Amino acid sequence: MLEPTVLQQNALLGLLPEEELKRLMPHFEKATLTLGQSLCESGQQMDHVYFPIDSIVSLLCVMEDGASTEIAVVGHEGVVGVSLFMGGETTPSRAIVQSAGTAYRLKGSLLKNEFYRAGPMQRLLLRYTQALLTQMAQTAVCNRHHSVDQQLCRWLLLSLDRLPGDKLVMTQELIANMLGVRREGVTESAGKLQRAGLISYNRGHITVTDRPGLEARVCECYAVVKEEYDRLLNHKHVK
Amino acid sequence: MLEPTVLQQNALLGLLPEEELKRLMPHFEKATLTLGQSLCESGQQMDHVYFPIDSIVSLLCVMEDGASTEIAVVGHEGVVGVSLFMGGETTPSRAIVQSAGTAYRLKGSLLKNEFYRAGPMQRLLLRYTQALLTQMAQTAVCNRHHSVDQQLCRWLLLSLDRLPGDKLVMTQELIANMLGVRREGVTESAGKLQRAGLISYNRGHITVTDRPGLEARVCECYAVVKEEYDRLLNHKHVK
DNA sequence: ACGTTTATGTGCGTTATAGTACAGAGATTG
DNA sequence: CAATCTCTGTACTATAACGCACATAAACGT
Repeated sequence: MLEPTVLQQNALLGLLPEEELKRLMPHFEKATLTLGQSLCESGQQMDHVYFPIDSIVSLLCVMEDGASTEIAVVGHEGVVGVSLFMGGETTPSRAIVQSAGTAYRLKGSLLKNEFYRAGPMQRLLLRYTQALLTQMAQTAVCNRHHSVDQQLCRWLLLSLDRLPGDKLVMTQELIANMLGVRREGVTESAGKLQRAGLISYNRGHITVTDRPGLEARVCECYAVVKEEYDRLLNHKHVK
Repeated sequence: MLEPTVLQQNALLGLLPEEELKRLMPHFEKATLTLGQSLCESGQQMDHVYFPIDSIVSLLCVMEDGASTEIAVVGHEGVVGVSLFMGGETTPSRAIVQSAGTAYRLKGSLLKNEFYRAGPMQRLLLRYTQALLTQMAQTAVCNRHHSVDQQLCRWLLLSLDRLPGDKLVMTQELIANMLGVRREGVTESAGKLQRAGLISYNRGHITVTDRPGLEARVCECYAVVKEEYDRLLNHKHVK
């Protein structure tokens, strides 16, 4: 039996009062997420919601011709499966594991019951959903107005914020899928960053060596999203 | 004193049981929205939520350099001000009246109380918010992968769906602001549509003369959004 | 150790859109 | 009616990203 406090490894759950965690504890189970695993296909109903610990999940919008774009990224600060409690049951987007790791998961039906108690969990999930809205909106603008270079910086920083350490396991091909650009474009941009000494790249392994340098290059979109998450998801509001 | 049924001019309110409408009726007031009017500046708290009747409101994401992109459009099928009940109070996006008309509005504090009754209104607003999420996600992909031509078609159809008749009052300059592209780009694309006999353009007045033709040219993004709205916002789910 | 697969680097020509400049047509105002 | 302003059309260059082809190199399987 797990201690309720382990759930706090997910920062969102960490914002819940301990008595709530204690009550929910028996219903959580730990899940191992592998790279590329799909937690939700377009239009399919999820049977669990996932609270990542050390994994990252990308929400992708996939089109008929197979082209895709990441619309949001979820790590230990969030939860995958908002459509379950929002009432729609399904979404047209896909949820793909972008960085392998673990997550706590909860049966969808249980989460819905919990949500409709209209207590701290509901308030928390709604706030999180609003943060997600902001991330999507900013992604839309960024896609429109910013260069691949800038978007790559944003993507690296957003991913880094959701992981321990300064390493990512991710090929340029996959990054290109996330950003919805050509693989060659990512190669070029990553090359620039590498030559500038900001990252070091090695066949699917990226190490960020100069984070302040990345932050100096990134477009404002990164800060907008980060600040909105900070504003919406802090103890003051939830407890 | 207004009859409760007039509220049903807004399709979202029209999904509420009549007894709910009757109860809320006294708190609604009619507001006139003028072209270009701002209902919400970035980061500012709204004091009302707006349920448009025959007006359209654009949600814009504005960047530091003034460049902007529409992330969603709200008409008689929706409501402006989701951040109020989501718990964030503010959003980083702006809400601008894109087509003049009227709306029913409700004080934010009242809506919040109503929301926390956890009744039909809450379920309805949450479903609507999920539809909004879909619209934003699809906008992000569309910005990434589709041409100005296609996006203009999408924009025209989305606007048309939210208005009575087949006319829009809108300059190319404003459309360009919404799409986040150059005015000249819109001129070119609109010229193509005009030469193809799909629309007729006249100094800020657009008439759609061949809607099926537009639908044949538009990218899939339009249908995805429309179908998700239809799926999420119908009587079956709410009552 | 070898061939195969996977990941990255690079060099084209092509295209869509940005940026800029300006002309003309319709509306508006004095 | 004249002057002005707003909206639309068009032309040109510049550039970012695409699509494609292919080279190189590291990892992997047998």
